[in-house]
Amino acid sequence: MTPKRRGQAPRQSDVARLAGVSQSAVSRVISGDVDSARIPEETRRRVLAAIKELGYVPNASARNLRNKRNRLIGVHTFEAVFPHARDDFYFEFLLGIEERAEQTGFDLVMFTSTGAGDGRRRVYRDGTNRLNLADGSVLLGVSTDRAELARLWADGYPFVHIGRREVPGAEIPCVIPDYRGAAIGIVDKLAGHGHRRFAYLREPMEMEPYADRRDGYREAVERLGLSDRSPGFRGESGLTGDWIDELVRGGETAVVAESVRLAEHLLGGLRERGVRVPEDVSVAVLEATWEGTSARWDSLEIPRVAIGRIAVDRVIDMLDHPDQPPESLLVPCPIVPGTTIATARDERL
Amino acid sequence: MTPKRRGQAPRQSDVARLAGVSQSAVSRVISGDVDSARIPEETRRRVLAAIKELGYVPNASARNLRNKRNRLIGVHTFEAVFPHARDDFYFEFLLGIEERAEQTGFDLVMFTSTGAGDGRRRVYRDGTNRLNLADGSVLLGVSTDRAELARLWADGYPFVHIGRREVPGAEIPCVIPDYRGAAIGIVDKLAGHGHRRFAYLREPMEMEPYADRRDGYREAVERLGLSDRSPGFRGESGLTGDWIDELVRGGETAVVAESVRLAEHLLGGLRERGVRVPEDVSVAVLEATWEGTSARWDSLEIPRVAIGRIAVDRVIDMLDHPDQPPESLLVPCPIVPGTTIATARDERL
DNA sequence: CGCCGCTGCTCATACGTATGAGCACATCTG
DNA sequence: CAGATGTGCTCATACGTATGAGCAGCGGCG
Repeated sequence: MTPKRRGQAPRQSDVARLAGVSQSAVSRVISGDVDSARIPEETRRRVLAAIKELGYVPNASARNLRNKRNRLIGVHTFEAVFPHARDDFYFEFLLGIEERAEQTGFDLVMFTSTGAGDGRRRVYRDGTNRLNLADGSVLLGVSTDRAELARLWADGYPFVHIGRREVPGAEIPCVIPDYRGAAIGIVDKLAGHGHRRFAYLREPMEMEPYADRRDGYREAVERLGLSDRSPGFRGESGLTGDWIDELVRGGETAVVAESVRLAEHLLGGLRERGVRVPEDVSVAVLEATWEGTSARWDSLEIPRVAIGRIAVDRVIDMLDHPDQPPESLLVPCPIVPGTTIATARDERL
Repeated sequence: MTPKRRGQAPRQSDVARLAGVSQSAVSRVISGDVDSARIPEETRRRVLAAIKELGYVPNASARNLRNKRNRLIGVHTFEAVFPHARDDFYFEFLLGIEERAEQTGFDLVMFTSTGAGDGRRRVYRDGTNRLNLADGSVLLGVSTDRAELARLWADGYPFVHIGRREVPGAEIPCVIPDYRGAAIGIVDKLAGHGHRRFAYLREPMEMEPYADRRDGYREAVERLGLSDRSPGFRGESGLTGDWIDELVRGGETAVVAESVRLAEHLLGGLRERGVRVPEDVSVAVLEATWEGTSARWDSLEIPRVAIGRIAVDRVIDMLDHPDQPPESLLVPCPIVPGTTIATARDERL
């Protein structure tokens, strides 16, 4: 029996005693700190033997206390993960996050603790930022708490949020699907099919991601010198019978819809009026589609797995370069072909 | 601007300076250590105000270094989780684990780091037990590495494994579906339907969970004084045409199959011979079934969510009582009714 | 008055690690 | 042979927290 302390994990000093060197020599051997270490092979071997004999294992907390590094990346979701892990929403992000964490040798801390018993999760629990256990964190969730984001940012904690979140007075670093770029791409595609007369169908809600889409749409339409008379785009929102009537009367041949919901609704309205998609009017959707919709929409795809990976890279990057101001990152959204875009009617005349 | 250290998180000593007390007083206020604290309300308020002003947040590593507690439970899977998280296997366990962790105020560390690039995950990476960052861990996975389990056990690290794993010379604490009890329950149920002549259909593989089922079956059959002439049970394994012929010839009315695979195979063989299930022969399966099988099997259910929860409780229990020898825990498997058990033929004569 | 016991703190230390500074000795250089 | 350079270590300290020991002041009691 080696003289280990009862029930205690061995420390470097135990190893040191056994190997007949000092604790710091052990530390140097372990760090493999070749340049400044100046430890001869023989000593190194003795130390390694002692480590093996005692079954020494470094203490992560002590290391972290010293280094301020843990090789730990936090994942904070504002709702419980696993109940929803099956939904694509969380699942694919997590897939990418896990994958990249594994590749880069980071472990993942899933922060599950909640302040209240209300199911809403909070970063700060009785004043403690639980996240600070991890070197940096990826946050995601539908019901993000902006006040917490702001505080986190003010504290200088390294994190990224998946999806754009804006908080006045803070510059939240996000990883964001490039809805603006995708909107441009979709307008380009429609223009490539000869369309010149566009309408834009907007959700009645004001949210950051929609603003991006609208910017992209507007930019592409202007750059290409297209006509856009869409009533919705001029301010009134939502989809009414009037909107559709005006569309048909106005002779627009291409509609860009913000969501599948709107597109489906539009499709119904057009059919009732005897207008065919895509023969008479092409429709594209600025949202990721799914199985079981009533048409195979020309639409965009949210590269969730890639976003997860990128988020991890982004956090690691922030750790490596703490001084650089945190910037948000756009991830291109592939445009997926469907069957709702065709060559423009007037082109075919 | 408060005099905080540039870019550094505030510590207790910063709070102390601002509040005009010592660091230890701050610590005592924070711990809310009522009995021995002896901090008057006025001082307490000053300290809390200073905490708020500086945005002080405790340092988890330092705490852990001091306390040897982290309120962190590790989850180690021997394969990547998310690629498979959709399969019921992992998913439901994790659901239970997350749920219980949240309830008990523990966070979860998902250990994702891998030693080699081979996708096999290891607990010990270049000598370091990464798990020791967490207070205790739940391990699970198909391809458990028994050598690592043994080492973990020898190191005295608190953990449980989901599913029985046996390692010579070690007493691995597991949370185990009670296959033995379920087998007994299923035999009881069949006996309750008047069956007296049983056969047992075994998988050709030798694994701990099968041994449990076989024990239970044998025990129930003996206790109830039933007849068991099943060829497979006497040693030969697998399912052959001969086996089925012998079954039919022998006049057994109840078959207990170890897996859905076997049961389905048997069903086919019986149909070919004009034997009806359940009218002529009742069949029960000692495995959890799923959608889309060719019959609604009378079978058992693995209470995965509950097992996840219990595993967390078990780990917490080990933390609270470090001296008690770690014991494995059986979790009852509910028996789910199907349409493959009927009253025994000879009973109906 | 002398002492006890209580209150409201502070002091000092330990937890395990990493690392800059420095020391003793050896070897090489001029 | 003095001095420079290099080697193989050790010493001391800092990281942030928790906690047992202890100290000063005060009220009360005999």
